[in-house]
Amino acid sequence: MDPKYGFNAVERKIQQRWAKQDCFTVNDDDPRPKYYSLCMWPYPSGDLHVGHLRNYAIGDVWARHKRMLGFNVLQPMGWDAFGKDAELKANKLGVHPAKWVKQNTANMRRELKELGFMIDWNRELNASNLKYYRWEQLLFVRMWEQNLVYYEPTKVLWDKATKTVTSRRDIDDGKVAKEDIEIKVMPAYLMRLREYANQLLDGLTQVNWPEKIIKDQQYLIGRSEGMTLHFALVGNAPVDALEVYTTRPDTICGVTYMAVAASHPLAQAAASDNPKLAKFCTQCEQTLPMDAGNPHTEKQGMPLDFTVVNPVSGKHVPVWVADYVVDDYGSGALMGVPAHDERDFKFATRYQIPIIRVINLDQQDPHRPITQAETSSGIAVNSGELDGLDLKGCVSKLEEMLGPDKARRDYGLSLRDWPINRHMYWGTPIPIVICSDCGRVPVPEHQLPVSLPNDFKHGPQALADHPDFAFCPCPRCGAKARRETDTMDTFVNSAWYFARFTCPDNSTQMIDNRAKRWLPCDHYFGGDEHAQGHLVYARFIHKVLRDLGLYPKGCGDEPFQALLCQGMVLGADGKKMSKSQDNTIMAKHILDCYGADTARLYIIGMGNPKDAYPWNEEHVKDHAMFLQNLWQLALKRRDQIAAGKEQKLAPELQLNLNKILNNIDRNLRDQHLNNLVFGGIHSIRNLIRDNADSAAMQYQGFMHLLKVMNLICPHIAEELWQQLGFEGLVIDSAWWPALTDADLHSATTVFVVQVNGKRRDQFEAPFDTDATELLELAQQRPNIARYISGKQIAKSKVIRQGNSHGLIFFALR
RNA sequence: GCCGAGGUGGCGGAAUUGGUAGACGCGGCGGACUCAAAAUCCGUUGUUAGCGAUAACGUGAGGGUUCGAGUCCCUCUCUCGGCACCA
Repeated sequence: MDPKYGFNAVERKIQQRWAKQDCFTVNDDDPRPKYYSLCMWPYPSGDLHVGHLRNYAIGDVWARHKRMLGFNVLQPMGWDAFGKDAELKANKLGVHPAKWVKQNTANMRRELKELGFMIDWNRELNASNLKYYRWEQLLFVRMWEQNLVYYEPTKVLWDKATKTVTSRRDIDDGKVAKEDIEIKVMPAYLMRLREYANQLLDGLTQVNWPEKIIKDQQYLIGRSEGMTLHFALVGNAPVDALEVYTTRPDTICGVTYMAVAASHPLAQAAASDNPKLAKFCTQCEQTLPMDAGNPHTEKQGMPLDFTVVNPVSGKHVPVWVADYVVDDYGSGALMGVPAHDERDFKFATRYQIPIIRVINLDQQDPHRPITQAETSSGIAVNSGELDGLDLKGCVSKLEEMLGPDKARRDYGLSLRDWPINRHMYWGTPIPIVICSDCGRVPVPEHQLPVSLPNDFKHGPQALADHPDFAFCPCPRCGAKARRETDTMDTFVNSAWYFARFTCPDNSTQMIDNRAKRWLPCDHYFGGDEHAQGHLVYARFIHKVLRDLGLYPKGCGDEPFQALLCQGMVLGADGKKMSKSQDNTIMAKHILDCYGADTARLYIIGMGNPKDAYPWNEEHVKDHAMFLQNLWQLALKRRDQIAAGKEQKLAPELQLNLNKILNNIDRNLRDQHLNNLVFGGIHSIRNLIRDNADSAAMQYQGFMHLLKVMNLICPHIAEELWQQLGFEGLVIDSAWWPALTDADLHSATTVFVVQVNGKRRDQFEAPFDTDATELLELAQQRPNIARYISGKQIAKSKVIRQGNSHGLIFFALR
């Protein structure tokens, strides 16, 4: 054993051993119970940064622990290699994106291996590989046939500078300049997320996720309960009735105007012979989502020449076009109830529209003046037949009065269907052929895949201008036709990769029977910045795969049983790492300077996985030092360890060890992984260090210590395991059995004595000493007698906690 | 505005979910070893008073429930993260 610990030599040696013994390969038919532990696959940006390090270190602790508990653990890895960022970067460097991806994945794979993660590299996937994306095309075709994808003009944010569709996120992040954005209506391929909205909502009750993420998902889906109501139009309107959705049908008699979105047929009809109105409508439609969306901004509108009749009160109210009406929510129209809605109140105040209270709160005077929108629920007043009813009562009454044609229960969704096409080269080609006679024809399955041509040209016209790719015969009529030259969003790639990991090598089937063995994923790890969009898409596609029969039966309704969203690693300055701030830290830096084990020990010990922490290089050094010292300690105690194998640990040492082990188990259960380092590893080390005279302690201590260390810093753990004479590999050793009450039971119990809730004394006694005797003993103690003497005891009690703690309290009158 | 997380020593952070607040680590102070330094080891370290046993105070602020509150309830405040005209 080398007297000095050299992480380089140790880590290389151990990695070679793992490779030689094929430690990370996972067999589908292994008899042990399965455990599928998945970390989000990275975008191959070039180098792993410390955020990746954190994600995979956390996942690896979990996976290794499950393995030691006797599970057959699948932990795969792949590359989210398609997408705009890769295309832009490759274009800038003047190389083919495939080449760029290849270099980067090679580099990142090497770094991941150097970090010693327990990844089955036989299952590696790459989204930009034909072997992967061909199946995505099959999925698309099947979805098209089932009308789960459709083609329709949709509003997009168009970046004039790069001539691509962009996202709100990119604008918010500053990647795209706001001045370059315009709102364009472009045809899009949309996946029917809304069709699955209720399932996506229901599924959330089945998963073990952080409450926040569940709330976010619910909010994103945004289902509200309400009614759709018909208001008859009077005069020369192009249609008979205006349909609106409302969650407050009880306020129907408070309607003093109606408002429609600028793109609503009524507004468009009115604008056709009114240039001023037309201008206003265009202006509304060009408002960027981040400029709208603020409830505090002034609402703007223009009156139309239409009037509707309130179906309950019979009153006539005007129809306006207003900029705060969202065109793709409900019917793109709303009933304006200024008394009971904040936005309507603002609008009505601005345009001097009447405000009528129809809901009374707290039995106050219904005629008092209205100074602000009263949005709480209450009882209808001033509402004719609805008077005296609450919301629920109003719903029933309206159904009864107006009948299903004019009033029906309905719900609203804020979830939009998912536009999946991008005007880019670097993505999965959409398998559609556009024929002037047949329309959009899906590529027949036997003609799949549609390969991305090898010659790369950047930009939205890349494929459209490609002579070989862009044209082909129509699969239906054989006439000369054009291919769809948009490619798919990378979110599609990452919406099913977890399923393909179960059968990455199948060249004849998208997903085979092995999926049944592995799915659903037992635990999913990733950054919470991906928490909302990606999770909805992946959950949706999972359900689609199930419904289309592309899954074997029994893969579950939800793809991810448990979820951990880890916080960010911030720069040393406490700010979000970014290139512009020049505060990014690459995994390579820490790997080169301190080694994988130190890197992992630091990143796990950093703090609660859920929270964000700034980088602190000093702390990294502390951990490096810890491993150095531990190595020395092992060296010193090696002979004792051998001797201690057959010896029994003294009871109190055993108890101390058991307490730490129990703590470790609890922290693993609660995902407080940072406590494994200080409360776990350090504590066992201290026990070993401070009990040099106990050979049994040396043996037991190191054995357990190395098992915990295997989760976090596996190389040094593996090396010491062997050097200290333990059998086999630590990675294949078994975790300790769960500790029982008996294991944590001490011979003597410390009883703390409290008087009026303040700790005044403590003494030791056998755990099961009779309660009256304990009370007596406590009262006799001078320190307690001092407080109690001469006073009356109102209450006293003995509480035994756990197995080694007791509490005696006296409450004085 | 809405949703969520949080505020504990000089610092990172513990606290078995209502029961000895500050585990463990870093840093500080004192000591041993050393010509000296580094490393290592031992002791000490919330604040105040006291040689001391001990006492008072102490988990963002204020109130409440309780024999007992970092933990539960109410009010306020500050920080961070996410979402935002969804009728």
